[in-house]
Amino acid sequence: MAYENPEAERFNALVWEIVRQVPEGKVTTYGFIASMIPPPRGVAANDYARLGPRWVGDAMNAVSGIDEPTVPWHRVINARGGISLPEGSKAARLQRQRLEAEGIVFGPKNTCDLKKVGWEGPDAAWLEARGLLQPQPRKKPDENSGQLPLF
DNA sequence: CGTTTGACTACGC
DNA sequence: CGCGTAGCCAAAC
Repeated sequence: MAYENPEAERFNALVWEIVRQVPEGKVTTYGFIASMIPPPRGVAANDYARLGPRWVGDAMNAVSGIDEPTVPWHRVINARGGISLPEGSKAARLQRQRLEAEGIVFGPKNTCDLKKVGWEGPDAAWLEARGLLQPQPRKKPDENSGQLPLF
């Protein structure tokens, strides 16, 4: 939809390929996926940080009519751990139904715990073979503990 | 042809 | 910690 330019096709293809790697019972976020794809030519890194996730959402939307059976689109949710489809919509109910069928638990705010069910990403070799980047944690590292927070 | 809107996020209050 | 806002690109009105 949005982002119609010569690189759109490639971008969408990368998104779909990454989403295909998400295992059953795990979820990932739009921003997390975007962080693995290098910014297209002419897009500044700081702009891409905000544009990328939106484009990933657009790519998910495009799945509906193209590659629906092979792309587990339902495992892609927003950064808060919730479903981004219009609440009450048919698609939103389907997504939640599929996730719960895989064991994903939604709390009182209709969100799930990304620390628990968040996907850690493909291994380095898989990414490198496709010219992709290491997924970048959204939050800044905890300087005291020195641990990698992921989400 | 100007406006509105969207499967987003970061940031400020 | 919850809620509103800005920023950005295209497609749909």
